[in-house]
Amino acid sequence: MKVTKEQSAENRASLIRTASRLFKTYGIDGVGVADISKEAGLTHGALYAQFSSKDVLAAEALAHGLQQSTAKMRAVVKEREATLDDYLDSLLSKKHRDSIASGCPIAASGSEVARKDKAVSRSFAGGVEGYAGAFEATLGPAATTERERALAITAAVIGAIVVARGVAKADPELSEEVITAARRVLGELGGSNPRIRRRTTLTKGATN
Amino acid sequence: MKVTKEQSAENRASLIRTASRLFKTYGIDGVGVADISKEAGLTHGALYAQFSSKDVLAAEALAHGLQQSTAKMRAVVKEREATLDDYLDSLLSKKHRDSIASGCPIAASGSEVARKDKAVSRSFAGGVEGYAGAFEATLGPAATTERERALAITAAVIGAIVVARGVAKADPELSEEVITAARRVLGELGGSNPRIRRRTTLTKGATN
DNA sequence: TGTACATCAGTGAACGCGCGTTCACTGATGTAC
DNA sequence: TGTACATCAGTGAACGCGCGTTCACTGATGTAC
Repeated sequence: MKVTKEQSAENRASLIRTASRLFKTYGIDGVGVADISKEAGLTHGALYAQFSSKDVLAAEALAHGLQQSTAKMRAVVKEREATLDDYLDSLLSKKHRDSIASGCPIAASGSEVARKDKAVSRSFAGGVEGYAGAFEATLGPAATTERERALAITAAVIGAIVVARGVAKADPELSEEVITAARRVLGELGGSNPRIRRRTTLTKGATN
Repeated sequence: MKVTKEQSAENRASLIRTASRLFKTYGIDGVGVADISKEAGLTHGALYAQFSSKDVLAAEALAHGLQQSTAKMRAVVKEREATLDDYLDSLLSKKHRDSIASGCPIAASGSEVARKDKAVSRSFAGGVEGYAGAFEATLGPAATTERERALAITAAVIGAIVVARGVAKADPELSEEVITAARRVLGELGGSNPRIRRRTTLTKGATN
């Protein structure tokens, strides 16, 4: 049952996509290789023909999810440059909190990833740098450096989503409060950047 | 083999303490009831005599760990009132990053907890309120309310530890950078509180 | 205080189950001539 | 272009293993009299 190179590559991509979605939804330890293969329309044997172990697939799935997430961030606006507010609006939202399957994989599996191997950690670090780089480009001068604020914002956004999801079942009000609070406080960290200032002061209530 | 009420209560407490430590270290899904019972010096049957399921034990272990963590926070200083800097120094440190077994359970298992039941979520929410309350008491007036900053700081601290642990294997420098950056940026969120200002300006370099 | 006995915390064998991984096999692909 | 055949992606049965949970049993505790 050999398939064409193209089909094989597509199967591989399908396994990664499916794994990314399921790992985020149920946790890496919460999904079996059988579930992943089945939902990708293959058998687990095919999965092992493509990946040497579940952990190797996990590292690839994490990298894929992060790539997807940072791409989504950069695509928030076309034409004009993105602002910190653009990024925060999309990341710190009830929508992001509730779409775990398509959302940020660090927020979905962050504390699990800390226990996986170096390959997984490498994917993770790449994602963190991706986020921080995107944030940094939107920041202006302030008491702390742009790099410092970018890293702090990255950590804070992830923490806010983790916390908002964790408390959601027991205390939905607190969950929303965490998102809103993080949104407002982090929005203040822009610094004296014309792009930020324009959006939060000049265009407030403007038609365009 | 019935034991005294006191012994039974002690066994229960031992199971909770052991579970809290092991769950934080290996993840909730990463530890079996056999491991927990064995390390507490009992059999898994005894565990089921005390808790109706592993998830019920998980909720109790989480609550225990959070209680321990917030107690530790409030005990950072005796006599004088704690400042934001006191809390941040102890929470945003390499020591906390590397002591997962005795550290904050939200940072250790945050993203796993989001998939557990309402009892677990309730423990989680209690812990978040505990942290936020402690932070709030140290804050002064600023552009955002004390409550908002307290919640944002809570989320940011957790996110920073999760991220620092996640990238540690692949990129130790980035890991430290995240902690330091979060420490500096969050330190700026104190507001016009005399306790904060005194510590960061007046006593800088002073002997006492 | 002393005796009889119900209680129930803890034991350990056993349960079915799903896990990650291996492997002999299949048969279409794609290459060598 | 046509034929022969090596390759190898994918199949599916089988592996040992550890999981969470159940349950008949034990025997010291602690209560009723």
